[in-house]
Formats: sequence, structure tokens, C-alpha cells
Amino acid sequence: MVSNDGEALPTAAKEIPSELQGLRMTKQRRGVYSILLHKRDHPTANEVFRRVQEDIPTISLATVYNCLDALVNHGLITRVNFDREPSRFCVNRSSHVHFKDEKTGTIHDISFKDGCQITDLLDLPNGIEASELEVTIRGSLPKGS
Amino acid sequence: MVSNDGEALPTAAKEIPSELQGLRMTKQRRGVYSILLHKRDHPTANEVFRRVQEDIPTISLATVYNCLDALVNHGLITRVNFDREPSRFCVNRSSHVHFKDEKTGTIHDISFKDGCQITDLLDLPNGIEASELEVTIRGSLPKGS
DNA sequence: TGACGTAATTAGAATAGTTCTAATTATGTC
DNA sequence: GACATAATTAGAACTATTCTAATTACGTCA
Repeated sequence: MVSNDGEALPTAAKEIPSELQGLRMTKQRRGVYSILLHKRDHPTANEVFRRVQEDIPTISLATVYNCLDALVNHGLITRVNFDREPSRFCVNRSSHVHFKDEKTGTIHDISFKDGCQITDLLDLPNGIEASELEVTIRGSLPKGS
Repeated sequence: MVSNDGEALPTAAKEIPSELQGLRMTKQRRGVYSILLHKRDHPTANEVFRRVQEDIPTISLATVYNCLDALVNHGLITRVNFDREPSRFCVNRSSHVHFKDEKTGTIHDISFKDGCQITDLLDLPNGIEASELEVTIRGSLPKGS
């Protein structure tokens, strides 16, 4: 079973406080964040734009990019890259990796087994300070998962 | 200590046979491959272009892209992506991950500890077929590594 | 509450890496 | 050596993203 839940977080725009992690929650940022919370399918910036336009018809694509950047920089969401495809965005803040099913294009969150850390497997030089880690897997799921 | 060696492979253009993995070795493909073998610093397509021009002054950037694609598709090299930065190319065909030192921009190959596989750590759904796996780490090395 | 300084938003232009197109050239085969 | 096919080339086109400069909204402090 592939989980896609993430942690408990407010799911409607109105539940998001006016400041979060020191980030001023403008109407647009709230709208973008809410879209991501509401449907956790790792949308691209353009897809977020399309969706948020239904709530805020005057929002611009540049603003969506600005909002996504702000949310990433404040640690509320993460940017997910598969090769050089358009970046996607993920509200799941727990440690996990991304699996893309090539058949459907769906992206699934895959969590680590309890107590497992990827850096344990690697011949990392001593004293290294790993600030960012991204793991992406492509492949295909057996049918019916 | 960070290794950057990869496996034993021919290092000069003339040592590359006229066919490799079913790939027709044209002058341009040979030139591109040779550049990658010669200096294993994970260059971008543009950097490869700059370097290969010294050997083949008439080569075009489109050809460099075509050659890199062909080499990737035949499993001779791999494409390395850090976020949405320009793709880089790597001749090390053994299983490894990439570490980018943010201070210097240098990319290092990091191998797995003996017998370790990343998929062992993950709660992967049964029957999954992982065809591509990319792991990238950003961070900083302690000085003098 | 109202004015002010700052930060966010906006539309559109600009950028950069990459891919596409159509014509030319090279390659391997018979 | 001729032919069919594949590779190369120059330049245009594409696309995700960033930048610019003007406008608007926000929070604060009197």
C-alpha cells in the first residue's frame, strides 16, 4: 500500500493562520497553500495556478511561483524534481522519497522504514553536512496497488 | 575521502571501438564520450560542447545534446540533475549517488557501503519495479577533504 | 483611524536550457 | 560504387522559470 497522507495539517484555507513559520499569509499564499493541502497529488506550478484561479481569479502565474518559493523557503512545502520535468510541490513534511509510476504518471510518497536513514548506507566523507537530500525513483507498480 | 574514479574504461578517443553497446561510434559521439572519460567532473552539456570544440571545431551544440542522449540511452553515461540546474553527465557506471559541495560547486560520486541497497530502507510496495533511481545530496564538506 | 514604509502582487518581457526542423553529410551494406 | 538510412548541422522554436517596473495590500505607529 502506498501512503500519500502526510501529517495532520489544516486542510481548508480559512484554517490557516495569518502567519505561519514567520511567513505573512496573504490571500494568495493562503490560496496556494490550501490548494496543496487539499489535493496532495504533487501538482506543478502551472497546475497549482489553474486550480487556485478558481478561488482567486485575478492571481498571476508569477505570484504562484512567488508563493511556492516562499512556502518552500519557510519549510511548509518541498519542491520535487524528476529529471528536468517541471518542478512539483509536496505538502508532506515528514522524511520521505518520491516514486513516479511511469504507467500513470502518478507520484507516490514512500517513507523510510523505522529508524532507517539513507546516509547510513553511504560511504560519506566524515564531517559532511548534508543540508538537502532528494531521492527519486521511477518505475512501475504492479496492477491493483 | 571522496572517490571520483569509476571503473576501468578507455580514456582516449582512439581507444573507443567503432561500436559500443550497439551504438555507432561516429566522430562526434567518440569525441563527446572521450571528453567525459578524460575529465570526470560532471560537466554540463554546454561545458562538454566547449571542450569538444577543441577537438572537433565544427561540432554543433545540437549534436552534443544528441550524442549525450545517445550515450545515456545506451547506458554508457548517466544524466545527473540537481533541482532544475542544467543536467550534468557522469561516466561512472557503478551504482552511486551524487553529492554537491555547495561551497565549491564540485560534484562528488558517493558509493554505497558494501551490500547496501537503498530500496532496503524503504517501505516500497511489493512488486514494484524500480527502473531509475536518483539520489542527490547537497551540503558542505569539511575543509581539506 | 489614517498615513507611511515595506513587502507582495501583477502583467508582461526576458532568460536559459533544451528540443525541434529541414537540409546536408556521413555511414554501412549490398 | 550506389543506395538507404542514420547522424549532423544551424538556427528557430519551445517551455519552465525568473526578472522588471509599476501597482496594490499589509502592518505599524502615531
